[in-house]
Amino acid sequence: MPRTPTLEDVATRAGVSTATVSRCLNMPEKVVEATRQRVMEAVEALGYAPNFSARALVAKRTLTIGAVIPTMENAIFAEGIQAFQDILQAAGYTLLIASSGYDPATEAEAIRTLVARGADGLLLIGFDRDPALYSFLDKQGIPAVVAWAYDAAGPLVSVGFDSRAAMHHLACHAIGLGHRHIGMISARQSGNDRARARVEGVTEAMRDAGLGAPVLEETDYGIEEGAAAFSRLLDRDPALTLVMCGNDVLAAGATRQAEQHGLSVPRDISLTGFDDLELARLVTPALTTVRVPHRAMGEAAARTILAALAGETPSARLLPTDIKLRESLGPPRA
Amino acid sequence: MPRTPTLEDVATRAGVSTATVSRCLNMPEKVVEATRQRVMEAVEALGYAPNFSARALVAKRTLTIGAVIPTMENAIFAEGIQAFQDILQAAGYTLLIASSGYDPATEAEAIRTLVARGADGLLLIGFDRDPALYSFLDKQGIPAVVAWAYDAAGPLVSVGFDSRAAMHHLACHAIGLGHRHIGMISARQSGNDRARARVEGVTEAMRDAGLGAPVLEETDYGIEEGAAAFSRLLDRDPALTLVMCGNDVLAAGATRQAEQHGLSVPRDISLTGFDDLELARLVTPALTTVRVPHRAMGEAAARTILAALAGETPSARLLPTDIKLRESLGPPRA
DNA sequence: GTGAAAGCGCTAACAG
DNA sequence: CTGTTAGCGCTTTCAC
Repeated sequence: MPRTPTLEDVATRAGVSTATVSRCLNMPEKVVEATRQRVMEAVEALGYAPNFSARALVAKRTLTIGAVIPTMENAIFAEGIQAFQDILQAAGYTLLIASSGYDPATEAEAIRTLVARGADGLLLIGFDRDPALYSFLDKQGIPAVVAWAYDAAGPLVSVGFDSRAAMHHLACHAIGLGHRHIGMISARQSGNDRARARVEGVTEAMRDAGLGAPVLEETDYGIEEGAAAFSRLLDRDPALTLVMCGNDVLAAGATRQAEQHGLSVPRDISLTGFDDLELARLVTPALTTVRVPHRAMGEAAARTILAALAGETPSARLLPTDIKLRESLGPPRA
Repeated sequence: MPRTPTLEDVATRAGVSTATVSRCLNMPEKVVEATRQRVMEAVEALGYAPNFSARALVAKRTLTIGAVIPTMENAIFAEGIQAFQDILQAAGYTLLIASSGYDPATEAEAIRTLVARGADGLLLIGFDRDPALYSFLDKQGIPAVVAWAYDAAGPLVSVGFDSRAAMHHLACHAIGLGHRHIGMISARQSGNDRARARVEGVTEAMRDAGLGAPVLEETDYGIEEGAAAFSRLLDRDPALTLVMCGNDVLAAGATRQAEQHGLSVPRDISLTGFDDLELARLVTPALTTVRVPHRAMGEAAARTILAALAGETPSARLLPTDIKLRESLGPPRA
């Protein structure tokens, strides 16, 4: 098996020094045409590709940004991350993605892996994690930004939105419509500040209106999971006239399940989501939900991290959300 | 700004040599308890993380697998890739994902980047790419596997399914139902062998039945795109009784658009998809589609690449697809 | 059981 | 314009 070619192999074949080859590759204008030609031919012939590790070792930077997201199995993060990548790529950076499956230990390991791999910066989702990780990042001097959550006083700069306020707003609107028996399907709250904030938003709105807390079901992420949670909720309290879901995927599952139960949405029961994924307009009836500017968030997060890399001290950014009223929310049944 | 700590810093602080620290980290059993304790304390205190580049440089392997997928903005690849990652992770490998946006040049660059970063192996989607890339991979001696497509005689081992046969089968079924005026919405065929194979499957089935080629619209990936293509198709031929889509996302868009046109599916027009994403069961009416065993494919691809890394010579694997008959396909209108 | 020293492949002064 | 040389941080013989 032929060893993968090195700079030296190319140099030998082209009859020049390794420095010259290196120059051809990195600052082609500093080497004369004829030499460059010869070098490039050798590069081509040998199928040479520079060894990234060696380069990173000396250059002290990798032009790599790492991102640890809870899951890639759904659209919640996809759009924002894609936007994030687009900006980074234009700036010459490569994005490395790891997924944690919503597991703190896996996330911690992913962060350490990314750092060890020389990521120049990091994108994390939300603030909920072991403080030790923050001091680790601090010690490493690696700029990291949090997205999908906002906290001007958090341990890291953030670019996100206010889940609590948005959900509070939506819940108030529903209460204004006359809903009194409200249930909620939330993603697991442990280690997930967005999920918690959304439950809080609903709870506060209900308290403000003199109602008790919402009937709550927590579940893992997924359509099936949302459907199952919807059934459990109805078992616990058949009087529910509205089920608010922590995200559109859970709401899509709930929508499907309502149909299974022979319930018409919103006539028999109302449903709401969060995120405004394309999914929200695909299900029937279309979901009333909270629109999150995923694309803008991804871009802002990228610019923030690029700014930090450039030595600036970017500040947190709060992005606006707004409520998309569609068919799945109506007044309660008589 | 405090330099990020190195092995040497740890060694100094623990009062041992760098070799000992290295051993503590990699073969802890070869160093006496007391020393290890001291070293680990220093590691902890300094927040030391090994420099991956330096390690990779000497170890000649990175325990990293790269994957280049066309897009992460949708579910088509998400599930399979997640399964792929699960297996790799269990085997101690890290997955690096790059997306090409269905652009050959971007894909080529991503492949080179991944190789340069020292990926031990590569996962690629489909076979359609510049042959130069295959010889590049060959020269580099990097094991690569193709997924989402199958060709026992292809330039790389593959783990996939037969898009052409599956679509042929589905089209035959539809023709059996009485459909004669068939349209098709395909993803762009250029550089996409799956898309091409699906169009071929339909075309052959129609030819076998003595019908002409399907009325074809090509489009980019996306719900909106599928919706727009559906409208164009109807403009071109209002007699269409069936529109077969190259994937579920396009079909979901078509479904929504049919509704906009005041068409009832499948009474006025039938629709089919491909992939059997969760989406297929969420839209109304539920999509008749081709089920692809994404999870099994991801796992098989991971095992294949692991086998290649272990020096074996794995062979191509063809996975079965099957047709999911749901509500979106019915007999043609009278 | 632990230390000294030789590189891994590359870049970046510094000479020539 | 091109070559020489000194490391980057780590692992790994080979001695002690």
